[in-house]
Amino acid sequence: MSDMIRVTLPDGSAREVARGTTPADIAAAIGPGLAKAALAARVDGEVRDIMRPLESDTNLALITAKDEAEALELARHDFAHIMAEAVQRLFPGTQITFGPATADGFYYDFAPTADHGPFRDEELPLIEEEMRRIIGSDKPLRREVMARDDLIARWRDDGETFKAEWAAELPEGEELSVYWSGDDWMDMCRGPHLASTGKLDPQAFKLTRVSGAYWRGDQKNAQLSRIYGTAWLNKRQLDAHLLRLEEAAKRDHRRLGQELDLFHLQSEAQGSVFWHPKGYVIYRALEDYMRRAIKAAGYDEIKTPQLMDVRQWEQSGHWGKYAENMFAVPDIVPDGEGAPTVAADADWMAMKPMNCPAHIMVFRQGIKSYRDLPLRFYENGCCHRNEAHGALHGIMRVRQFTQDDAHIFCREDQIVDEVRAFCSLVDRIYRDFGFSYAIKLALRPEKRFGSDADWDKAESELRDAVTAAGLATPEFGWEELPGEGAFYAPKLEWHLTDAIGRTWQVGTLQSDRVLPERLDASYVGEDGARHRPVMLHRAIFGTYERFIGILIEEYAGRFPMWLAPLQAVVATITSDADGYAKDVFRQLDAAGLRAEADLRNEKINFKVREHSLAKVPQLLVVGKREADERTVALRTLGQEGQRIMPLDEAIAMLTAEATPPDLRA
RNA sequence: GCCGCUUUAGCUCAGUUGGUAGAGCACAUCAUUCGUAAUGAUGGGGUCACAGGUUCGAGUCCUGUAAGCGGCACCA
Repeated sequence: MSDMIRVTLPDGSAREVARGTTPADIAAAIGPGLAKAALAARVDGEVRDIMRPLESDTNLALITAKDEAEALELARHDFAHIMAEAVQRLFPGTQITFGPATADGFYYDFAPTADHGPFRDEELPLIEEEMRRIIGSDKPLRREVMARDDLIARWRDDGETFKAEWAAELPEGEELSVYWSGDDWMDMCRGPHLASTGKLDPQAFKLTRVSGAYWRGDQKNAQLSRIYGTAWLNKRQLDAHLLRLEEAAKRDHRRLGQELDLFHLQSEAQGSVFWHPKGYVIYRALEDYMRRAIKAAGYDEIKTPQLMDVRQWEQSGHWGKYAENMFAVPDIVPDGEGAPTVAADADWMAMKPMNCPAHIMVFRQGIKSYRDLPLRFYENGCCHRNEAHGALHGIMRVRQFTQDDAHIFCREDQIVDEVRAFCSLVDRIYRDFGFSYAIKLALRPEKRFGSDADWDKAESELRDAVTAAGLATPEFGWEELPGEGAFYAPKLEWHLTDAIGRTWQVGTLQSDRVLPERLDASYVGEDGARHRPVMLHRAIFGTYERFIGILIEEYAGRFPMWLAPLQAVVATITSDADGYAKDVFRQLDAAGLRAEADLRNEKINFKVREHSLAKVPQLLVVGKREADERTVALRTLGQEGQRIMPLDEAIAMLTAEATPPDLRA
């Protein structure tokens, strides 16, 4: 074995160096600038420590701050380690567990001592200060390989039970890497890391919040104390990030919902939306839009009961799995005065948490022939789910909601066509709203109904249909999620993103052979025998509540004309123009536009400001001049200045602009 | 449900070591008729989330409850 190895650099040049040379040595040989700038190395495609010796011929690329994605990932991971070290210094006895980099920073999960309990917000500045000390001391971060059993023993000695448990589950005989911070602190870690703590900018991070988190993500396990931080390469990036968060907060749907008087929530009906007139205009515009869409796609609209006997939910399997999250009411008649008492043998009804069983009941009426399929039932289905308190979130996650829900009953040979047609319908609709989306496939969960053979079929049908539609690509965030399907079917999920980057599932399609079986749906086939239809559950908005929440954030409250609660205001400059303003209003109203006339004795500056803040898309200002010439001064939200135009022309233009996207020529 | 934080006027928020509550906006009244992002004056408005406790005295300190917020878990 030669003592020399060949290292090929990205420009194609190669150099012979001694085995055991580090990427840092090579950077230094190239030049002092690079030696200083190099943070890590890409060795045959894998990101590694810059101090880790090269053992064989390789392709080598040096990573600097210019390789932002890689550099950020490294820095954030380092910050997580440094926080863990700081916490253990400040709070001896605290156990460490896991601490990965995240999309904008890092977190680390700790098991605090019983005396101390979970970390509190007020302790964060203390921890930050300690972290800055560690960064300031510029300690080397050194990789060491240990035998698994030695490491387990060491964790046990140190009282690190969580780390010991984790290491014990790794394959026996495996070599595990640990990273030392100087000589006094270490954590088990795959790496890579920067060469020393001083490579980090002490002003480029901020600890943001604490949270509970379950060990290994399981509610049955111990609850750990998680500390989140945001971290960047320098202070400028950090400040920019904090500013982005502030801007995002301004478009939060809860804030805009109140500012624009769209809806409210109150504790007497937690998780249920009170739609105000303006919010309900948006809601109805969406209903109208969706009705046009499903009619064109061959659906029939139905309406089914809010309450059904609990036995029906037992039959479908929902009661067994979701009883805790269902609202049930005793089916009793109060006798006389006072509060009714519920007898032990009372019958119970339950508010529907979903519409599918009821749709099967509609399907079951009469005898269906294979010629009737596919049969597509749509419902604006109002459902109730008693969600956990901590799950509620504005109007995005609520206890009462209305789904744009439909069930397609079809034959086996019709599934793929139906799925593909649905994919293209979803695509068209999200585009109408200006959304890009991610699409995922949630596969069979551990607890499920139905045979494995059926699950195999259902999963591959969905996968194949999406692949055939060209959507199973990184561009569409395509990903398969093992274990996340519904108990009766795998799910295609369409996800949209809110103002601060959280993603929400909206659209869904589930290919279900279980419920038709459990609730005994059948059709008569060509052969004269009874067959089970396959049932495709699907929604596009998901729920009206969530979709409107996302729309508010997407548009930052500046709705396109066709959705804007109030589309135009006619504002007078002086009372001389009142008569003309009323006439303009009447014509807008007659043209089907949602308009108001503002004849108040206020300065035009005041009116412009007020209606602009209310995000009214079009302001038609009229004074003496406009009244004489039958024109309007049209001021459009978000644009500078105004355009004087004849009234007829303005009305034609606004009417065109207020046309929903699906009705445009 | 779990962890942390928060709760004062319709909204946004001040309120010092415990001494009997304040601002801006909004609202009402009056004056102002004005050309594209705030006209002025006056006025009304609070069981300081709720329930206990400590204290001569609690918005302020303690305990409990509820709701909201950020996460975790859950999301048919």
